[in-house]
Amino acid sequence: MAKRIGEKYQVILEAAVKTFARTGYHRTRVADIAHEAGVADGTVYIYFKNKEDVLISLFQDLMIRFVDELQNELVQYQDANEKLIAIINYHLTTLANKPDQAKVTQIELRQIDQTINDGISKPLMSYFQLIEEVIDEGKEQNLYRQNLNTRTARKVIFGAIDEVVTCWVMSNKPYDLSTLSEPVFDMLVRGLR
Amino acid sequence: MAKRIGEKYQVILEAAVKTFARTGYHRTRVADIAHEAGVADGTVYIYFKNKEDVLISLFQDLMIRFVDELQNELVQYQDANEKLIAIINYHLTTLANKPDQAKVTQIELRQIDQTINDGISKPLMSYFQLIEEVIDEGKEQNLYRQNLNTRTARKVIFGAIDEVVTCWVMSNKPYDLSTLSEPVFDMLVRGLR
Amino acid sequence: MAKRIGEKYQVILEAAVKTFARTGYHRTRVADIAHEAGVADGTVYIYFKNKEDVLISLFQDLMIRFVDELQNELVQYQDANEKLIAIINYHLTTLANKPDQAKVTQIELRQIDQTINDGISKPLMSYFQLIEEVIDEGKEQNLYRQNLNTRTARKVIFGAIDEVVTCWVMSNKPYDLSTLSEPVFDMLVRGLR
Amino acid sequence: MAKRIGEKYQVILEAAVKTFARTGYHRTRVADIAHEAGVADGTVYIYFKNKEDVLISLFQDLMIRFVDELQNELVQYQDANEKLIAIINYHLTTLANKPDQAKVTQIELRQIDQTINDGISKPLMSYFQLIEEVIDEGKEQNLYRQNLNTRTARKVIFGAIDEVVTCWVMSNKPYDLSTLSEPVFDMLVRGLR
DNA sequence: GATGAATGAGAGTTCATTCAT
DNA sequence: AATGAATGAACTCTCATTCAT
Repeated sequence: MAKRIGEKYQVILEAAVKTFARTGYHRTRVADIAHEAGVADGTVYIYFKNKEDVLISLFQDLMIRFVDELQNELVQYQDANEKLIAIINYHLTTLANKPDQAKVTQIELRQIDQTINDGISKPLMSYFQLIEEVIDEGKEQNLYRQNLNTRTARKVIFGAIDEVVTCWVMSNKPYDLSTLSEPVFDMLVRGLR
Repeated sequence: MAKRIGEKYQVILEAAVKTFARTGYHRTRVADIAHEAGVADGTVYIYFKNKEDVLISLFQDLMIRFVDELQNELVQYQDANEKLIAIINYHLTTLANKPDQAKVTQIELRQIDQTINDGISKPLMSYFQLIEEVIDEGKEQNLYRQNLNTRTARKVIFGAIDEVVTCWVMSNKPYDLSTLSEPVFDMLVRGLR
Repeated sequence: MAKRIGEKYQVILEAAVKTFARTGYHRTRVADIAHEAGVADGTVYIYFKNKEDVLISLFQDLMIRFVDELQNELVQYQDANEKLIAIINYHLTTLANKPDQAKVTQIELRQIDQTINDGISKPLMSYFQLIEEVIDEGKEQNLYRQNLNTRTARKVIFGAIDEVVTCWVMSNKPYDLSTLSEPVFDMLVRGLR
Repeated sequence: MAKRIGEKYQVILEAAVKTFARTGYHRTRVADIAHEAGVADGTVYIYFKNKEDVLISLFQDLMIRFVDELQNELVQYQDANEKLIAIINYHLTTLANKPDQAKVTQIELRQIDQTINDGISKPLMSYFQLIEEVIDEGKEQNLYRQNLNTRTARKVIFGAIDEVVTCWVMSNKPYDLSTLSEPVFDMLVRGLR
C-alpha cells in the first residue's frame, strides 16, 4: 500500500485537499474523499495507510514541491537579502494563489497529533534549513550581525510569516496576501542586522 | 449548564488541562477528565456543554487570567520598549512555568475547528489588542517608525513568540524557554525601528 | 413513598397530564414534570415510585373518577339501551372536554409495557365489568339476544368507542367528538339485538 | 441507506419481529436485533435509518403484504357481507398464526409517537380504505342502510376487531383467536343493517 | 417534607478499515 | 487493481434516580 505512483494517487490527493479545506479534517469522512475522487472507499486504502496518512502525504507532496520550486527560485540570487525577500514573497504568493492548500496547511494540518509526527516535521525541516542557510549566508556576507542566533532567527522569521498567513486564512481572505511581503520583509530584515 | 461557578467547575478545568496535555484532546475521553477530577461523567455535563466546551472554557480561563496579569505587569513601565520586552518575557516565562498549559495552548487548542470558533478568537483578540497598543505607544514615543503598520507588526511579533514556544513544546523542552526573551526581543525591536 | 395524599400529589399529577400530552411520555423528563409543577426533581420521588408510576397513577386517578362518575350517572336508568347510550355518551363527552386527558389515555398510556402492567389493566377491568353488566341486563330484559357472548360484545363495544376516540385525537380534533355518540350507539345496539 | 433490497434487509426485519415480540421495543437494543440477525451492529444502519425506522419498516412490510393478500382474497366474493366476514376472518386468522407479528402490531408499534408518524398511518389507511369500500358496496347492494356513515362504521369495525386481537395478545393467547370471527361478524353486520 | 447537585449506567450511532469478490 | 458491503470498536451524552443537607 501507499504507492506514490498511479493516476489515482494524485486524484485522491486533489480530492482530499478540496474536501479537507471545505469540511475540515475531522469532519471529513474517508468516504467523502473517495466520493469526491470518484473512486471506491477501499481504493483510498490501496494508496494510503489510513486517513491521517492522506493528510500527511498531502502535506509532504505540497511541501516537497514547495521547497523544490523555492530552491529553483533562489539560485538566481546571490544576496541574502534578495533571497530572504524571495522566500517571503514565494511563501505568501504561493498560498495566496492556492486557498485550499493554505487552509489545509494552516488549519487542518494542525489537527493531528503534532508531538509524534515525523511526517509533518521532516518536510518542514527542509524548509527551515533553507531559511537557516540564507541567514548564515547573510552573516557571511556581513549583512546580518555575527552574534545572531541562526536558529532563533529562523523561528522568528517562519513564525512571523506563518502567523500572517494564518490570520489571512481565518479572516476569510478579504485582502491580497502578497502585499504583505514587503512590510514583513522590512521588519524581519531590520531585526537581522 | 455551563455554570462558571462552583468548586467542581475549577476541579474539572484543572483535570482537563492535565489530561489534555498528557493524552491529547482527541484521544481524551470525557470519562478520563471526570476520572481525573474525581467526579462522575455526568457531572462534566452540568458545568460544560460538551467536550469541546471544556477545552474552550479552559483556554478562555487561562487567557483572561494571562491578559489580566500581563496588564498589571505593564503598568509599571512607560517606555514602549520596556513594555515589549515585558510582554515577551511574561509570555515565555509563564508558559515555561506551566508546561501543561503550554501544551494545551500550543497544540491541543489547534485541534478544534478554528474557522468558526469565537470562543478561541475573542480572548486572543484582547491579547492582540494589548500588543498593538504597545506598538502604537512606541510610535508616539518616536521609538518605532511612523510608517510601521501596527497590525502587521503585531502579527510578526505574536507569530515569532508563538513559534518559539511551539518549537520548545514540540522539542520536549530541553532548554529554558525564558532565555529566548532577549534574542527574540532584540530581533523584533530592531524590526520596529 | 407514593403517598396518595398531600397537595403536591395532585399538583404533580396535573403537571404530568399537561406535560405528557404536550411532549409525549418518552420525551418527557421527570425534571420537566417537576418544573411544570413548580417543585424540585426529587419531590416527584416522594410521591411516586418512578416516572412510569406517575403515568400509571395518573391513569388510575382518572379511571377511578371516570368509572365512579359513570356509575352515578347510570343509576338513573333502568333500561339497558338507555344505559348503553349513557356510557357511550359519557365516554365521548368526557374525553371531548379534556383533550389532555384524552391524549394521555389514548396515546401516551400505550407507550409502556402493557403485557405486565396491572396498574393499567386493573382500573380498566372495572370499566369493562360495568359494560358487561349492562350487556347482561339487556339480555335479562330481553333487549339483546340470549346467545350473545357478553365478553365478546364488550370487546366490540369498547374497541369501537376507543377507536373512535383515538381517531379523533390523532386527527387533531377538528370535529365535536360527542356527535358520534348516536351513530356509534346505533351500530352497536343493533349488533346486540 | 435504507435499501429495501438485499438478503440482509429481510434477515434483519425477521430478527426484529422476533426480538421486539420477545423483549419489547424499548427494551430491545439495536445490538440485540443485529445479534439475532447474525450481522454486525453497524449493518443495521446500512439498511435502516435508526431503531425506530426498523419498527416502522417492519410494520409497513407486514401491512403492505397484509392488504395485498387480503385484496386477493376478496376478489372471489361479490356480496358485501361475504367480503366483510372474509376481512374479519383474514384479520383474525393471520394474526392467530403469527403471534410475533401480532405482538408487534398490537403492542410494540404503539410505543412510538403516533401523532407524527406517517410511516404508520399511511399503510393503515389503505386497510381502512379497503374496509370502507366494502361498506359502500354493502350500501349499494342495499344490504346496509343508506344513512350509515361509512367512516364511523369503519372505525367501529376496525376498533372492534383490533380490540379483540389486543385482548387476545394481552391474555397470552389461551384460546383460538379465529373462533371469534363469527360472533364479531354477527354483531357488526347487524349494526350495519 | 423538600431540595437539586451529583450520579453513572446505558445505548444509539458513526465511520475508519477490511476483505471477499 | 478496484470495489463497496460489512464490520465492530469506540464514545459521547442523556436522564432517571438518589441522598446529603
